Amino acid sequence: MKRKVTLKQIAKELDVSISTVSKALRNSVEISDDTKQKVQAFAKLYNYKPNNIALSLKNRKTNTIGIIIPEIVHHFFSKVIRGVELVANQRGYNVIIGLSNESFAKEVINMEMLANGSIDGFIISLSKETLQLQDYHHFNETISQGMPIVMFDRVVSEIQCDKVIVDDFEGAKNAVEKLIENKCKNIALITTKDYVSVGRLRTQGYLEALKNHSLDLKAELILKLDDNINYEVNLDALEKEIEQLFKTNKTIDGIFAVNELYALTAMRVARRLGFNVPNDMQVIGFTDGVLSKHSTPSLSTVSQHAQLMGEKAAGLLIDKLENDEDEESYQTQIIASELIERESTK
Amino acid sequence: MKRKVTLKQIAKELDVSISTVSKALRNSVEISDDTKQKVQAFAKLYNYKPNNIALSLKNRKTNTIGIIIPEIVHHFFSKVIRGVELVANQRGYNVIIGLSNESFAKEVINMEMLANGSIDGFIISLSKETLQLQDYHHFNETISQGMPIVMFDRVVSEIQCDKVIVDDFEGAKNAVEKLIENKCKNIALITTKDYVSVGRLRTQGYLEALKNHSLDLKAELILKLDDNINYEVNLDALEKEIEQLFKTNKTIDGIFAVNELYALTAMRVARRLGFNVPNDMQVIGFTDGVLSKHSTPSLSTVSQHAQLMGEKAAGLLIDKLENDEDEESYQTQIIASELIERESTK
DNA sequence: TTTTAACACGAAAACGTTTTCGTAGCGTTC
DNA sequence: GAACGCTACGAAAACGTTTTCGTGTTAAAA
Repeated sequence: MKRKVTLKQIAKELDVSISTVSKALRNSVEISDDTKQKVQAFAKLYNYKPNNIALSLKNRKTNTIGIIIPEIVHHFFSKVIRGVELVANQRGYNVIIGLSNESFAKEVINMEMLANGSIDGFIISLSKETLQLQDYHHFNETISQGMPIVMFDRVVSEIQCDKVIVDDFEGAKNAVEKLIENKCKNIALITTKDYVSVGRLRTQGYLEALKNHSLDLKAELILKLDDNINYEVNLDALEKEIEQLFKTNKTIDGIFAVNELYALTAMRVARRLGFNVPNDMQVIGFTDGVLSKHSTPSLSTVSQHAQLMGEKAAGLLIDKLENDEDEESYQTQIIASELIERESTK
Repeated sequence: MKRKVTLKQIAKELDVSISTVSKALRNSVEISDDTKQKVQAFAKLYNYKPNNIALSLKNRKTNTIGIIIPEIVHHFFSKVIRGVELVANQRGYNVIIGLSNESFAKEVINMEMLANGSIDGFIISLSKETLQLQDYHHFNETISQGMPIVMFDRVVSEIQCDKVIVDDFEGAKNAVEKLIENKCKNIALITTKDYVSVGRLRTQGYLEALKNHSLDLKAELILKLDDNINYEVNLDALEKEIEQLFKTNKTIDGIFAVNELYALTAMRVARRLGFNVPNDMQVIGFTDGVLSKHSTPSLSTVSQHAQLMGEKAAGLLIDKLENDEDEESYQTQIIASELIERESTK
């Protein structure tokens, strides 16, 4: 087992100074061709590679970015990571991940762990708990120490930083307008309670579409679910809620749901109750997930372009890191969503 | 913008030496209570946290582990990451990710990038291309430099290191035996060509089950697909292949597929051709994916316990990192798979 | 022959820690 | 009053780099 070779060892072996070795390897004009060749040959032979940690310490720059997300087993977030990794790698950065698991405490701990020199900047999507508590001190502290943050998807207007978001409002509006065009008269909304920003914006989009087409808002057609319940493991409960909605509102002929699980479950329940999708009832979800494509019938959705969000976020962060002139200007990039029509709409 | 405070700054401010500050913060007996209190109060006030990079350099230990996987937008791999992150965090480690994107070159580059001091050890699942080329020099080099590797799922016997695998052979055998118990007489196998180890093992499990029950092996019931084609974006091609299989073998009444996409597609094609699942045809897949649970009918699968694999892999790696006595003993942990029966089997 | 300039290299500082070792100052002991 | 032993602290090295600056040697210029 041969440990990695260092400049010091090369210097000793060749009987020159460390400085000479360092310069020779970087092809400095200060060093004679003879010495350069000797050193470079030796370095190659022993497969010398500079130690990243030492470089980081010297340069006060780690070339690593940290990404903090609530959950990784999730199509949206894993696609974002892929985008971040793609751009980061292209530009010579590594990516270190932290999972908040939707917990405020874990988010804070993760950030503190990474903020002490391990990384140059953060890419973050806030945990649900953070959004509920509205406690953002950890972001302010990080930023005030000169470490840039880029937020994506679940962002918050109270913090001044670069942001990348999808046009939740427009996306939802377009989806609902599509349903209206398709002759739906009674469009239900399945959404979350208000504290998560994306749920709120999508709900607003729904309302706006109704208003634009002079349709009455019927409160009984809006089902607000508690996002703290993990319906993924508790599917029955979700089905019951939706079944209830259908049974008390027999005229529903269209559904807009703010995520994949709600939309898919709604479709399944509807079919079980004897509705034909899309003839009796049309359904649109909001997601980048993989279930929509493979369900029967396949589900029309508003696509969020998750990977693109990751790419943009990484680009913004690295731009900021590499522009010395730290102008205090922050931008919010909006990624256009896209309505993907599949079999669940006409 | 106040940069992070260092020992040197505290020392200067309080007019003591750096050593004194360091010792005071670590509650050394060498330092008087007076001084300790003074230093600790000051450090708290300015929120002093030791710089991780400096610590890493000094201790020659980064407390970071690298995970290299072929793809992150994939339920199996993202669940593994979750497991790795869980254990790593519990034991005080960070996780840095590298995506090989199924490319040999990217796998090598990623490893070289991280091996130069950034991490203490690797957790890896090999790219398809690496498996095909059978070029493992980068693993040997890494290991010979004293950096431990743990391989999971896609492993290779040529490399001496800790490994975590699922019992592909047993899992497949059990699945096929389940079909046999359920009175299937003509069980088709949908698998990949041989170079990916997991596909080969699952195929062997299929064969073994047939043999155990004295069923004839019919070569025409085995469909070997080229795993290099991305059927996810080229679903039609996949459907055609499977349709062909069904049409030339009208007696098929059971299907075992080595991954989720194949199983799901087979089920969809079968239904389109008029088969009733599970009455006319029963289907079992091999996956931890999310599609199986939500498909109609829901798909019976062999679960791989991906998160557990990640946890075990991280545990093995950290154990090795923290046992100074580097005994050259490697273990291979086998995670038991589990047959999850859903609607696609009787 | 002396001065100057170019060349080739080395010493040392710096990044931020921890830790070993040395020592100044003081009180105790005989 | 000398020898000794504590107590409380500081200097310095080390981790592996890069870079600035200083300097000895040689060849060219005066």
